[in-house]
Amino acid sequence: MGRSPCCEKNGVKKGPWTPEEDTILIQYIQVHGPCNWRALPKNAGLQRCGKSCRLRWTNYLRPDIKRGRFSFEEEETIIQLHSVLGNKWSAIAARLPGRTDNEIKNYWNTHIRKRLLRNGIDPVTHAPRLDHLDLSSLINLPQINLSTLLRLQTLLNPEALRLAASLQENPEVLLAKLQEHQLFNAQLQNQTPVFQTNQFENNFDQQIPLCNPSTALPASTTHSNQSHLMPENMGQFSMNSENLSGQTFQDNLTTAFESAPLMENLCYGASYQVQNDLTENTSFQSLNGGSNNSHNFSFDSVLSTPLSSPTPLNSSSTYINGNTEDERESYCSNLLKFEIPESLDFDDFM
DNA sequence: AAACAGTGCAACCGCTCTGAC
DNA sequence: TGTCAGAGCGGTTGCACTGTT
Repeated sequence: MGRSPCCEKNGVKKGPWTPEEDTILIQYIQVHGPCNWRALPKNAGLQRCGKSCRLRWTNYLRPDIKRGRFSFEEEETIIQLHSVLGNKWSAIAARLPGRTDNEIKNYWNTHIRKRLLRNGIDPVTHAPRLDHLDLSSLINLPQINLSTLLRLQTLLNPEALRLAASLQENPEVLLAKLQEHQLFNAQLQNQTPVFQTNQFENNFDQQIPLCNPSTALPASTTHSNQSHLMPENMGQFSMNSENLSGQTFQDNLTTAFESAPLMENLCYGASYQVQNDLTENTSFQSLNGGSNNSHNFSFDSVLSTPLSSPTPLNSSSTYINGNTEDERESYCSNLLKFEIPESLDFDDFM
């Protein structure tokens, strides 16, 4: 037969623990230690099952339990650990002294998860959710043709992916840029030869190893220890002839956007230099021709700037460890929002 | 002021996994 | 190898509290 239940159901009290029960449990454990939970209720004179006693002790009565709301540092730690460990609440709790797995799980489900969702971050993958940036509809727009899309593929650079993800907040900017760029493209086509497929492929394969996170970034691109956050499925992007099919590209692009790990981790001082030399040695030369136009922008400032109140590009975000939910919400909302600095030239990415 | 809805959290349930015996 | 206890997990429930109408 199956295993016996952890306790007899009859005569076992359920529901909130009374102070008297807590006292009995604490006193018993102080004498005998937290062991043999099944026998504990009987020996201690509690009308509870062993599992209930264990949970009550581990989640509430343990002397090293830290009560009270989570600090910002704890919240930050939870988010970061969750991005690595997933729902391993006990593993997360092991790195947060005084916090229990149940407490962290509850806090995640009632606060952090909702906050991430509100800010367009998938709480499971920690990637931005671009649901409301419907790329398929964008791609189907009559003013965007395949030529434009092929140029868009330069966005498959991980840095550019992040940039593109940020456009979820401001898709009309992308559209305007695409339209603007298409006009330029029409002029350009009269001056530059059309790429052969293999030439196109070789140039990408050899000079823009965009798809492999470990090689995607040129030496001139600083990437403050965030490369491990790249999604594995970015590796799906290889510039072969199949990708020249609009539909395939559309699928890949959508996948890339959905999987781009624009994690909140990027907010913590990750400073990015996206330089034109990423593309200047390729067949897709920077359209403005500037090879030294290094755009230094900090995601710290970019991500922390509310859309409603643009701030200077390099304004640093300061966080005041607010005690109120509003303050924390305010910070985290800003933390998870993205803004394209006005000075950021899209042409460098297209 | 009362009714109602929303929220947060402690606690529980059912299940799986692991290690000891 | 099978059984058992402990631990861990995801999901859920119940209740108190708070905000809104």
